[in-house]
Amino acid sequence: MSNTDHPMEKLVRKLASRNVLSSEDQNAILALPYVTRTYEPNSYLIREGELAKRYCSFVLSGFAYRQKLTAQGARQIVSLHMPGDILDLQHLFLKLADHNVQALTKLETADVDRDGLRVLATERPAVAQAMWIDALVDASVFREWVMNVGRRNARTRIAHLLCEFATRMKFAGLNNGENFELPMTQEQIGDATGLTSVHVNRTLKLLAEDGLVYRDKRYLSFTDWEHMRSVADFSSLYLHLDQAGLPAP
Amino acid sequence: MSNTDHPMEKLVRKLASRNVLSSEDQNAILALPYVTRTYEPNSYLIREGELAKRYCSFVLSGFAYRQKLTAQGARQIVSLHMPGDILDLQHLFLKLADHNVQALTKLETADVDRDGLRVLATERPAVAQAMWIDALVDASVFREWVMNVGRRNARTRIAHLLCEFATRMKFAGLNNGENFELPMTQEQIGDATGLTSVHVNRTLKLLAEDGLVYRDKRYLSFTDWEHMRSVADFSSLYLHLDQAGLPAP
DNA sequence: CGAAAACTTGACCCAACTCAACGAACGTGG
DNA sequence: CCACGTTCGTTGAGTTGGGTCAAGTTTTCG
Repeated sequence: MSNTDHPMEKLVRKLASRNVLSSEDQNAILALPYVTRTYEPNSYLIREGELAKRYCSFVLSGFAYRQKLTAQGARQIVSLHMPGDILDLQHLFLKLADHNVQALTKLETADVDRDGLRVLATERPAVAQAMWIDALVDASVFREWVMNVGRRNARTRIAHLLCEFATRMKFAGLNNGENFELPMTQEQIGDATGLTSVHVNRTLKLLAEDGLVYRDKRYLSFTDWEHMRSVADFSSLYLHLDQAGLPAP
Repeated sequence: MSNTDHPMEKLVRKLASRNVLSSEDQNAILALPYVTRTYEPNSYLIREGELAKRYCSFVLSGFAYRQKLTAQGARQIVSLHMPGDILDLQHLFLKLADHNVQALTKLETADVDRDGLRVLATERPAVAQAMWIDALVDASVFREWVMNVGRRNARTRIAHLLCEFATRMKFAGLNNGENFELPMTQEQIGDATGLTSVHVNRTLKLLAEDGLVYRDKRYLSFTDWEHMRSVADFSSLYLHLDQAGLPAP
């Protein structure tokens, strides 16, 4: 995936991975007006309780995350997002935002008018279905995360987070699936897994000592994917990566 | 909500609570063919890994839950469902089921053909939007559950589960919001909150000793809703209950 | 280069888990 | 409708995974 692509070509590729699209469908997406925006690390794209945005953001470069806060101020990251992800489909038809969306790194988005997307959805059922599927896959990831923080120990939880990230990055064409930078502080990894940064530190150290990952700063390499997968209790089924590929049921 | 209603009238009411529907929209829903099915407690409606069903189930009576299992066999309940809930919108466009759906009590559903629903969605954008919103609200609940199991202690977690259940039951017209039966074993409450049944037992006892709830078998009464809400860190924002009511943004 | 942020490690603690025993409630068949 | 097996709920005793607190050390970045 080259960086010189037209932003909407990337969006076409994303939606085409969710549902088969005709060339008319694809052209309709390419014709969508958009503006690009950039965000600094930690800046907010959406705040809980606000009216949902009038536009829908598509990630061109950088990383973002969804997050909620308890009354006592504890933070729970509920999902991670990377180039090629659509951020606001979760709020496309909702009036108030129920969570926060924050830039993890420097972030570049292409923002498409929400009403324009809604019209497109009405006129092009296949595109609507692709967007709908994308939102359903997000929901599937949320369910997996409920299980991850609810029923797995620290070692498995963190390993699972790493496997999910690596798998999604590979699918998005952003790495080879085994060597990658995880652009998160250990505190953020803790916020994503329901742990403290201290325990994340100790657990990452153990994973490295056990020879499952090689670590250098935030760069990670899996030494044995299958072993890692097994420690992480990871199966990519919930990511629905082959959604558009399978024959219709 | 009377029990003598036509099942599709209940579905109309549900969808109309998600988006404003014209009388033509409503009539189109009423005209949907369906069959009713009943399930015994603990029976499976959907199994992880299976092809998604060709129909979409709408709960007429009884309760159900979504659930995932870790490789070690630990169960995590990821959502609860009650009369008026639509169960399969999460899989409407997905090819493989990524989680299990099980009857909690004796359950009665009205099953609508999935392709019929898809056609309806194509022809009636307002209905499509209502269904889409319903799926988005489910996703919002998943996010809240990630935070619940990830960042709250046992007392708050369980109180939050009770508040959510009471609020949704009240909104569905099934109780007054403060006195209700929670048709779950303590083990199931544990599976929903990421705790063991022993600790659920102790924590429920503490909530009762502190005068927050009165308990008799599985019947619960809140003695002070506002106090309970505060202990539970509960805000109904994430349930998007007023979605159809608010003025358009 | 200096300050702030992120990472690391040790010592100690506690919320929740495990194991185990028993009592209460339920449902099922005779 | 009662006996009885099974599931569910309750409680105690002891354990532990992960948290807390605190003090460095390293990295990042202006």
